[in-house]
Amino acid sequence: MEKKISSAVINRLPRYYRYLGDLLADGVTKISSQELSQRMNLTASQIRQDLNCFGGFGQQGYGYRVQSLLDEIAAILGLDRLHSAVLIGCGKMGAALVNRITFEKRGFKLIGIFDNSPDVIGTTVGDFVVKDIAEIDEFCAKENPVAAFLALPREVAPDVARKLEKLGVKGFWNFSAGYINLEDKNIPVENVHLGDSLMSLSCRMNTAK
Amino acid sequence: MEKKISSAVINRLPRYYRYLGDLLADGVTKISSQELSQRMNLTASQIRQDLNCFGGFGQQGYGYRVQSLLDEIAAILGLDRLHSAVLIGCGKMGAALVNRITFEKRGFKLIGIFDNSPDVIGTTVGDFVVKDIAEIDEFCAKENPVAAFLALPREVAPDVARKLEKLGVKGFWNFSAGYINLEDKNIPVENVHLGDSLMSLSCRMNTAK
DNA sequence: TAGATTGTTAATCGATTAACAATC
DNA sequence: TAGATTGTTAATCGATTAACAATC
Repeated sequence: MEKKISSAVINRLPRYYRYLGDLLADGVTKISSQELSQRMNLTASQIRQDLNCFGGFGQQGYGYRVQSLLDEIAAILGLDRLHSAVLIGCGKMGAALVNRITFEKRGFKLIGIFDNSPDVIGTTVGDFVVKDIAEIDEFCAKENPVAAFLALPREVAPDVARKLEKLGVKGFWNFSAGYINLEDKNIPVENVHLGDSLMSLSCRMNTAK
Repeated sequence: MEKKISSAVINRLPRYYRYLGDLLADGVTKISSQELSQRMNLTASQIRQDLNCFGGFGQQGYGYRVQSLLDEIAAILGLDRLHSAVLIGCGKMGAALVNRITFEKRGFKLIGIFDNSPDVIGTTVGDFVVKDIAEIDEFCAKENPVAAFLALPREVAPDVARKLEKLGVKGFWNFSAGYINLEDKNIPVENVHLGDSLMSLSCRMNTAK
């Protein structure tokens, strides 16, 4: 079963998860790949291919049970456990993330917030008092966070990431424009390049007919 | 020249732009696809293919002039003009965007901020006083924004987007988890699904060896 | 001119779609 | 059983990589 799952598939899983959750909330208990494909604007074939990367979740002649498919996808996404995480950098963007994202519903548990600015250290953000980044070594040694969310200036992000890697962090959510380059190439880095995204939009607006 | 440019290419352009900007800042005036490919972790072939979607910007036997290539890409990205834009929804996330993104460097000029909450309307965010969303029709009739940034709750985003489409908006940057479904399928919508991105990270962390 | 490197065509690879046998 | 719909194999499509002739 060791065939690698492509990024294309992994990036579609959260969308399946969202649609299935909505269906369940609407009281739908059963769905065929055909019906789901129409709602999601995909082909039925693609849905079946995607799901079969992980196992046969459907029932021939019937379709898929929404609840059990939702549970399966949640497990694949790792939402059935919580990855402990620290937020590094708590400017406007970091604080907005803490306020807007329900980490627990996405597979993570925030356990600490760090910054280097005296203006921010000691302030309360969400349920946390922002700690001094100087305390990060000690904190990691004790709490062992497995993930880090980086909302830092571009210049410092790569170095901070390297440092956290050495401290045992196994996954990064990166909001800085910088390119994170770790020792271990297997550690996942999920980039959210807002500036790039905005430029892509600009490009599409120019070329749209 | 009417062959369509693929999304894969468009999404790489901002990255080229960033790297070339860095090179220029470092005083590098000339670069070959080979050198650039090593820095960017791509193949030289892909770089040449990508650039040749838009024209022959290089010089055989020499390479690419960094400044002129940068200018060409800026033009393709539409950074040589400014798309007027409104921000709809100015909670923590909206305010963070205004503070963090230099829109002018990404091809946009923010011309107004709107919200529906009495707590926010009238407050100052960046250089703007947040307006009541009730004024949006009048505002659009007068100012004709071509783009909208949506930092709204999921439930209302699709309806707001439809309304803005009718008011003449030609591009959307969407931060809500909702799926924006417009009348005109040619209007670009750039989604920033933070929750999805986080779940993808969770998934990769579980499957990483 | 000789060397280098592009622009572009051809080959490969991977992802999506179509088809259909298996089976509920 | 007959009908429906999956799981899976085969066909197609598109994107990436390799190769090389054009040319600076």
